[in-house]
Amino acid sequence: MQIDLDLLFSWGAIAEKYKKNETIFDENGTAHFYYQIIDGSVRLYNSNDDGKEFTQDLFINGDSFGDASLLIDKTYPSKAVSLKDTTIIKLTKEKFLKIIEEYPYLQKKFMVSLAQKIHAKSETSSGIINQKPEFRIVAFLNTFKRKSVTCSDRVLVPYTRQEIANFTGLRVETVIRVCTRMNHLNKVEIINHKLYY
Amino acid sequence: MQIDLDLLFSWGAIAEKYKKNETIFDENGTAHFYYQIIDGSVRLYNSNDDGKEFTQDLFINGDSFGDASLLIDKTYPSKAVSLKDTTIIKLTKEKFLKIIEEYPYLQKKFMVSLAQKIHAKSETSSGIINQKPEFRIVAFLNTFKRKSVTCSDRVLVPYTRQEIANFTGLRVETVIRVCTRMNHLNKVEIINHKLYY
DNA sequence: CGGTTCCTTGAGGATGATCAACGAGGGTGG
DNA sequence: CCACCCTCGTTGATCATCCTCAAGGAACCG
Repeated sequence: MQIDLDLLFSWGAIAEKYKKNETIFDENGTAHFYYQIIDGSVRLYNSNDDGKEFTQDLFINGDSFGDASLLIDKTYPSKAVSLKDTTIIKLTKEKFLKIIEEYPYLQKKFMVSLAQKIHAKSETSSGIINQKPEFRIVAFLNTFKRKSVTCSDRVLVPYTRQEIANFTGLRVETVIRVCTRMNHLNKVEIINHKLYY
Repeated sequence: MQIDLDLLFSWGAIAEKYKKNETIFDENGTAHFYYQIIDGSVRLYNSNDDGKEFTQDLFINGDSFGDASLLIDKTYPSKAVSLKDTTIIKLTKEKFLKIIEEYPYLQKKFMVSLAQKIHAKSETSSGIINQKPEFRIVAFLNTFKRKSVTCSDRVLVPYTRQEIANFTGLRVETVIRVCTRMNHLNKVEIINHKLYY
């Protein structure tokens, strides 16, 4: 989902700056705003008692996040934190609901973006269940690749091993071991500790 | 999502009967129809090479399924199979899209149902990642309980151990062992091999 | 009954998690 | 330029747990 900035501003939206690692909303918090990233990136994730984390989704410039929660009477299923210094435009729930009411083409766009998210999440679940760490990692690399520009040749994976671990629900050491194994099998390339896929 | 049957029929929808375990659509198939269950139940799931299965969702009377795929240019992320003899009403994709265009209240209802699905799937993912088998099983029992009527006392769980295993991505034996353990801890009850929660 | 499906148990093995330690790179301030 | 620190990557040893395989028992249904 992406709404034109001028439109958002004209409806009274305000931009807000977040430092790196700042919380935008918490798990189980109530949804009050529509959030759209102007610049930066945001991570939605859960963490459990052992400090293990699971990244639900990553968002970059132009993406909105947490918008599904605006439609239902449930609290946020996960936490949102900025990955780096980030500027986000916020619009109140009420105005957002009015906006999509007012502009059918936006409502349609919104619907499609929800449908896409369902699709993505279905694939994630089916990937996770597949158990094999390598499979999970490949699944992650593939989803992120779509967000990347390059098509030919290999792309630098802009995530630390820890981040990949958080995304796949694995442990750092496991990620490392699987990656080096995949390197030997030429499924990825590791040059100077940097991962290429 | 649920659309009035008369309305569906007036738009040329047709009811179709499926025997138990019949496939309604396949993973990676193209979405051509809106499906709504008149009577029976349907399971959406993935299976991997080892024959291991993961149930994405279960649907009963009045539920629609696979509708998110009608909005996007992607194939079905999972397979749909009837759990028992089931009657389903089908409407072509084109007519479905027209219907929700025509009736704003339906479009809104559809949007909300998509948002709910996202929420549910987010919770599933965060649950799965939690690793602990017991946690996964409890998560499953909770989601299914919502679909059940009883509130007071314990409810008979209408699923076989195998079905629970498929839903949680665990193995039958693991499910059995965890359940007996939970029985001792009084978290569930097993009477005559039947599971109550 | 006889067959089918589901439940149950045990033993053994595979694998990811955990713990502990170290190495490498990059940035900062003296 | 060097010393220091901090984050990230890497490795090995050990542990816990779920999976696998195999076998048998219980419930249900014609």
